[in-house]
Amino acid sequence: MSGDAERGSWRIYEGSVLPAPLAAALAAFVEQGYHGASVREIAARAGLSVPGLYHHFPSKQALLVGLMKAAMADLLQRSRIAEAEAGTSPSARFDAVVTSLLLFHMYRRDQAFIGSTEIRSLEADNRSDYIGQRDEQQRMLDTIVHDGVESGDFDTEHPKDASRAVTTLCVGIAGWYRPDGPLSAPELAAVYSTIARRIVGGSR
Amino acid sequence: MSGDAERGSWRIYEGSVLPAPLAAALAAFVEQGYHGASVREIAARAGLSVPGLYHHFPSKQALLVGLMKAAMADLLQRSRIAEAEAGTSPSARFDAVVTSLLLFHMYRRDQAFIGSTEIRSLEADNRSDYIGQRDEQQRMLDTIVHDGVESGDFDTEHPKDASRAVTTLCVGIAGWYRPDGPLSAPELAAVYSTIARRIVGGSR
Amino acid sequence: MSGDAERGSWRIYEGSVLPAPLAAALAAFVEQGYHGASVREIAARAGLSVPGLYHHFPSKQALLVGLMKAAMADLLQRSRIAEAEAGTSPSARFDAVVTSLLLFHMYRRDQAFIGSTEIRSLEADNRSDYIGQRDEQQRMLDTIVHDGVESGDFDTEHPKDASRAVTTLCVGIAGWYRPDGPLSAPELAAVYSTIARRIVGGSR
Amino acid sequence: MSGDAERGSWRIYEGSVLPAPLAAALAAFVEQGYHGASVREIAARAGLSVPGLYHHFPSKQALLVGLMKAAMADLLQRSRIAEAEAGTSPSARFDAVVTSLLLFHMYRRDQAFIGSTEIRSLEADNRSDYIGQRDEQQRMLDTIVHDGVESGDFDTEHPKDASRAVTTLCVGIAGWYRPDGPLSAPELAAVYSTIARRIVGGSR
DNA sequence: TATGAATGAGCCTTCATTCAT
DNA sequence: TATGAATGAAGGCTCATTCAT
Repeated sequence: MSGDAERGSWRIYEGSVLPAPLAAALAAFVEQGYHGASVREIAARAGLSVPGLYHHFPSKQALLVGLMKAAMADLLQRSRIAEAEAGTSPSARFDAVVTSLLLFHMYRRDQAFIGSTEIRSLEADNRSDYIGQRDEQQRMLDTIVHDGVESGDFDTEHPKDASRAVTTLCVGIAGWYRPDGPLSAPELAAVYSTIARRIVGGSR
Repeated sequence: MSGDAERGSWRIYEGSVLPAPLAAALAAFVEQGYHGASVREIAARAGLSVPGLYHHFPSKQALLVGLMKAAMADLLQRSRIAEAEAGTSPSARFDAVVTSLLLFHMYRRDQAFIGSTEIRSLEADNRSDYIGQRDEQQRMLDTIVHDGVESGDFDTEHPKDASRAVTTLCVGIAGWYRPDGPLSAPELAAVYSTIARRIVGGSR
Repeated sequence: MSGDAERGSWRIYEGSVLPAPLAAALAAFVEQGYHGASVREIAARAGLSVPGLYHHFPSKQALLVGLMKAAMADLLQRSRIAEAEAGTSPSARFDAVVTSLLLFHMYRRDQAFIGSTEIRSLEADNRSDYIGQRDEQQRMLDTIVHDGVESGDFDTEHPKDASRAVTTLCVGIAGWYRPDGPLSAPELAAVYSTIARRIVGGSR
Repeated sequence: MSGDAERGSWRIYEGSVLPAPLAAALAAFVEQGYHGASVREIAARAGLSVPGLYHHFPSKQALLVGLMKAAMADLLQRSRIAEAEAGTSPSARFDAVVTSLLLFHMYRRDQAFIGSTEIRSLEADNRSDYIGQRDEQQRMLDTIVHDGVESGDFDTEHPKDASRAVTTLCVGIAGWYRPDGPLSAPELAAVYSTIARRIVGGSR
């Protein structure tokens, strides 16, 4: 995903390769929430002893931070690439970023779910860092919608609200999407992409 | 809110009058999540000793159930009344139910937030009860969208997805709405109502 | 059971007529032990509210004391009458007192069981009172055995141990006797009476 | 105590070497009963913190089970060896098993006391396991008495009751025996052995 | 690195008891 | 008497974390 990566690389999601402790923490947090999951259980899921887990991560909070920051960084990077590749048209940029959001929330469903659900479990400093990144992602979409309204590509009287609604929709997918559902991720992304366009009043 | 209540009663939200223990639990759960909140803290917030709290509610889980079931029952009842009052046109029924959802998720923001966030913290039996009610609410909207597509009032190729998207949007509001924001609840409801109409392809 | 009661009155056991709170405490203590039984449960069994129970008995300990002292007093009184009615022969006195012990531990099985089981749960003062009475009962039998050995009616080289063994045997019955067993209480008393005689080396 | 152990090994009791948590639990249970003893107190007696105690035993109940099962297994094994070494004569087998019972209830007084006192504190499954073993021990004696009556070595009309009485006597010793009493354990065992023989009508 | 052992703090819950009504 | 409401103390147990080995 570096500068000279192939076009469309932001669409490619390989099987997530989290280190065992993070993968274990992720599964536990999804099932029981940050406070509901115990370090013992995470260690057991990771096939480690408790001190073994602490060898890799200094605290339970560090596991959460490791999970959330990496996910948000991944999402931001993919969205930036997607927008850059889309050129200058607001419609194309919108579709690209929305599709990126949608794919991420399906292919990285668990990380995305934790990313939107456990913000309150971050300690103050980690939280403000994280929220900064999240807001940056939101501003990306806000700007595109604003540009689209100015250019006449979009038609909405409440661009900020519309933009937030689109984000809400994309993020919400992580709450219910299942890979074994009736539609594949790209198919579902297409459906929701259309819905998103309607929200901002873009043709079709 | 009985049968002969005045028209529009479903729009009226008076200050929530939860008993002290529930109000305390609600605040604690919103801030820290079910597992992150301690019974001691809830009792303190309620101005009770811990056994005093247990005199009114037999367990921490009972507080969560009390909160979630009451909220869902309130929402369902309001939505049913709203739809009934709206007559037979799918558009009118859609607007009514969507507005009901929106108002509820703003005026009862905290209950609504817990209702969508802490489902996994319900014990198995309570959870299946709750999910049953939630699905009923979803089916209500599904039916309206289906009717609207049949009647030609709505235009969407994916009515189920559109319907779910609308719900996601309404529910999501509880995650960020603040009563002291730039728009009042009814104003914001109007904005989001328009967005919802667009999602299902209803005019305007 | 007063002085001019009929002969053999010590053999007569009518249905125990404990006041409700004591009956409830007895049942609870038998099933779960003093510390394992809760005042709430005792009150519920007695058909009283908790403060209602406290109106009749000032504490949980008072229930235990009420149960144990009354039982021991009953046993002592019956044993004294039995011995007095038996005349002067050590054999007759022995049979009478042993039979009294046996009948009591069958007809008042639960009280007797608690009386031998929950001594450690008595607070210090109550305990020493109680142990005094219990020792008095033991001395009664010790004296009879001693007399019987002196008179040649009994034949044992260890009268104290034999006497204690007899008591152990009688008391132990409360641990397993069931009214619906194969032998009635008087029948079982006869069998054990014979065993007791053998222990002290009395003929038959 | 293996197959080629020396004759009479079942008579040898070295200082009990319970692990600290079990020793602590034993002392606490003897003094206050299972429900009267707190985990905090047991941990303190064992020189451990509470979680330290839980590192070795997963629950208070596990401590009780550990204590009771080990004691009963020890008793059964010793009794079996004693009987086997005694040969075929009912009298010799009776004396051996009774002596084994007596020595165990003196040398392992506390375990034996808890074993007969806290059965009701065992949870259902553990209880039925335990009672099975206890009944096996009782059947051992029942069989010997039955054999002795058949062979003419014993003379009792109620062999089952006599057998139970003997057990009651032996078990009861744990309730009052003190190592610093007037008689040593083997001496007291001899006295009670004679008493037991009388109960079944064996000569001497 | 991995482990067995340990711990201070805290968890949810229940205890015996009291008191205003 | 009976009750609803309350409470300080303690119950059994688990938490995240540490450390010697």
